[in-house]
Amino acid sequence: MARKSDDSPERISDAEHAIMEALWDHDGAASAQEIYDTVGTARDWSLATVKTLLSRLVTKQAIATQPDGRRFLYSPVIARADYVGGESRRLVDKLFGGRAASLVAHLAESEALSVDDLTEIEALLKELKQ
Amino acid sequence: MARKSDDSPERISDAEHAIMEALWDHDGAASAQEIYDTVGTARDWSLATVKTLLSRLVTKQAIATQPDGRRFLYSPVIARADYVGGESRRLVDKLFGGRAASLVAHLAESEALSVDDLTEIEALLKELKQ
DNA sequence: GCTTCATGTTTACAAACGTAATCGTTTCAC
DNA sequence: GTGAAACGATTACGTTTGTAAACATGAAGC
Repeated sequence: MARKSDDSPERISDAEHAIMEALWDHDGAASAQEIYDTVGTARDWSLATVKTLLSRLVTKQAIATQPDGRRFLYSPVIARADYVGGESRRLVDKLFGGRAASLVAHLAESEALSVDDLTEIEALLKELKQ
Repeated sequence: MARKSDDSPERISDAEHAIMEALWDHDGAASAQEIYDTVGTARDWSLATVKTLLSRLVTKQAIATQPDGRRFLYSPVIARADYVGGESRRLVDKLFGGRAASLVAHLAESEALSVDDLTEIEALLKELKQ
């Protein structure tokens, strides 16, 4: 049976990402209006803009729609953890030759990590290795 | 005395970033041809494309030119460490609410880090904290 | 001196993005 | 049943990006 072109996980733009965050945040499917009420007003976008972004996300298959009366409810298709993982990997590949440890080293050296952070991470690592 | 618009550190695109990497890699200033010889051929870009990207980077003030006979030599204005730091911060802000430790936690939990990585990071942290 | 090659500059053009206005249709309040 | 409101769909339009071709100019060989 032939694979049906569901390949490349289309890239999500910054503006689109803001919409995704709202959807991930929202418990269950949300209407365009609801999304507008949170992200739209916060970022000072018009309702029309929010709708455009939702459409593009549907096209990119990042979110799905389910009819609700004469409107749609939107919900994320991809999990936030997956998205975050993908983006993190992209960065690591692009800037650190794929070595995540290099990223951590950089964050630490550039004092992007506080002493508290370091302690927290140490504890985390210990737990993960145990 | 009025500040003279050297503000926002213009965003560098993916293609432009490849050029930057070549420049950072290159010891000292490089000519367009030299950049083409490395990145261009590797990414299968025409010399014209490389020149366009170099021009855009000059406009964005990410690189500087110095005349060398009837041509230019290009060199990075921004240090790689700064760029890397900025991009890393952007990601952390966008996806982890600004908490770098969360990024590390995510990498660890999503097994983006091998046991060796974990060990390496642990050693690194110990050193940084001491 | 004329041709050719190297090099920067200008122009091109499609796709993606940010940001929306307009259109067509349905529904709800009168 | 008529007009306004709510929605999704379509169209719009400027900017950025990827990818380059065309152009202008100066140097170098013959």
